[in-house]
Amino acid sequence: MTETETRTEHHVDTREALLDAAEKLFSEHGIQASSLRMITQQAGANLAAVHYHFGSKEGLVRAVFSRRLRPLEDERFHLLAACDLSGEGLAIEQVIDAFVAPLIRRMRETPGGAQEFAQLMGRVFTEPSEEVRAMLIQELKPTADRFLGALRQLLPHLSDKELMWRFHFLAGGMGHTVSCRKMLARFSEELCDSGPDEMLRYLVTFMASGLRAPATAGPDPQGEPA
Amino acid sequence: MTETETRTEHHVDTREALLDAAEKLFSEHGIQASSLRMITQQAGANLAAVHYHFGSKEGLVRAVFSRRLRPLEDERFHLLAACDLSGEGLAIEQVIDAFVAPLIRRMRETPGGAQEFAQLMGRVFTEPSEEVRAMLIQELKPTADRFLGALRQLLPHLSDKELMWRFHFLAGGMGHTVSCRKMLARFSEELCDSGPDEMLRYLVTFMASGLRAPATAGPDPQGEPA
DNA sequence: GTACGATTCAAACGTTCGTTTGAAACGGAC
DNA sequence: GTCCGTTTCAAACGAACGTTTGAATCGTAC
Repeated sequence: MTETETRTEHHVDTREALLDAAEKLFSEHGIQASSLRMITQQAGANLAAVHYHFGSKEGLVRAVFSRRLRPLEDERFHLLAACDLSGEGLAIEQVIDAFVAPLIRRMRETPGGAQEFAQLMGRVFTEPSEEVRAMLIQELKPTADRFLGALRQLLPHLSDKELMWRFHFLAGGMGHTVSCRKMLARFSEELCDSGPDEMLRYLVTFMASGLRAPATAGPDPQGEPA
Repeated sequence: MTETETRTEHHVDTREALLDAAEKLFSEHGIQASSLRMITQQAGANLAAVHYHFGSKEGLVRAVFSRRLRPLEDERFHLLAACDLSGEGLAIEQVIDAFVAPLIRRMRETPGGAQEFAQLMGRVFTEPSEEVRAMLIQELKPTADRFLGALRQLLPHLSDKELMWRFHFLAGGMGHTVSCRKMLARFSEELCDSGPDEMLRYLVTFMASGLRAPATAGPDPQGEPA
C-alpha cells in the first residue's frame, strides 16, 4: 500500500498479479492443468508477460513457491525456538503447533493473500517437475531437521527411524487436511467444514497422541525382506 | 493364465496392457502428464486402441481406478467384519489395520500387479477431473462409513465431528505415506525406505494412539467465526 | 521535445495433445 | 472359400499448449 518505491511501480503490479493468479489457479486445478493463457487472463496481463518476468512457466512455478515458502519456514522456525523443550508437559503440543499452525492459519487470510497457497502445499510433492521438487526439498529440509531434533529430544524412547516415520505421518495428515479441505467437507456431508482454528486443535490433539505412543515392538533386529 | 474364455482372447490382452501401462505412468508422472501416446507405446498398442476400448482418456482413467477399487474396498470390508469390536484391547489396532493394510500390502505385489496402484491412490483426490472424483467418492464412501461406524463404537467419548476429523487424519497420513514413499526415502537420506510390513506397523502404532486421544477441549459450544 | 531503457502487446511459431477416420488384418461360422 | 463382426493400424484433424518475435507504449532523464 505505501508508495515507498517510486520507480518500477507498475511492473511490480503485474508481477504480483501473475503470482497471485498462478497461485490461485494452481491450487484449484493443479499446475499442469493451469495454462499460461488462463493465468495471464486471470491476472489481466498479456500472455508474454510470464516469459518477460519469469522466463518460463517453470520459472513462474518456482517463484510462486519461493515467495511464500521462506516466510512460512521462518515463522515455523521462530515458533519452534520459542518452545520450552525442557518441561515434559505440553512441549510436544507446542512443537506440533509450531509446525502446523503457520500453514493452517494462512487458510483464513484475505483472498489474494496466502490463502490459496496453503491448499497448494498439500499437493506440492506429487505434481511438480523434478527440478521444482528438488528446490522444495532444499527449502523445507532445514526446518524439518530442526523439528526432528526437537522431537528427538522430547521422545528419546524412539529410534531414529520410527521418529522419522512419525514425523512423516504428521506432515502427511497436515498436508492432506489443508489440500483436500473442500472435498472433505463434501465427503463428510458438511460435518467437517470447521474453521482453521478448530481444525488446528483437533490436529494437534491427534498428532501429539500419535507421537507420544510407545515404541513399536516387532521383528526389528533381523530386518525384513523388502 | 487359465484359458477359460476362448473367445475374445486377444482383445483382452491389449485392454489389460493399456490398463497396466496407464496405471504405471499415472503413478509415476500423474494423469495429465501421461499422454495417450506414452501409454499406448508402453503398452505396445496403437494410439487409437484407447478410444476403441475405453472411448476416451477419461474412460481409461475411470477404468484404471474401477479395476482396483472394488477388490480393495471388498478386502477392507471383510477385514473389518472379522474384527472383534467388543473387547477394548487391540480392537482399534485391528480396525486401523483392516483399513490400511489392504492398500499398503499391494505395494509389494509383483510388478504389473497392483503395486503401482497403491502409489496412485495417494494423489487420487487432487488431480482427477470432477467426474472421476465423484466416482471415487461414490466408490469409497460406503466402506468409509462402515469404518466410521466401527470407530464410533470403539470411541464413544468423541463427537461425530472430531471422530470424522481423526479418520481423515488417518486417511491422509496413509495416503501421503504410500504416494510419497520414494521421495520420503530421499528426504530422510534413505533412513525411511522401510518395507511395507515395517511401515504398516509404525503406521498402526501411531494412528491407534492418535485415535485413542482424549477428546479435544476448547470453545465448542459457541462455535467459532470461520 | 527527444532519447532511452523498461514494459506491454498482438501475432505467430512449432509442438504436442486428444480425437477421428477409413481401410487393413484377424478369426470363427457357415 | 466366403462372409461378417471384431480388432488393429497409419494418417490426419482441429485445438491448445509453451514459447518467440518485433513493434508499440510507457515513464523518466536530459
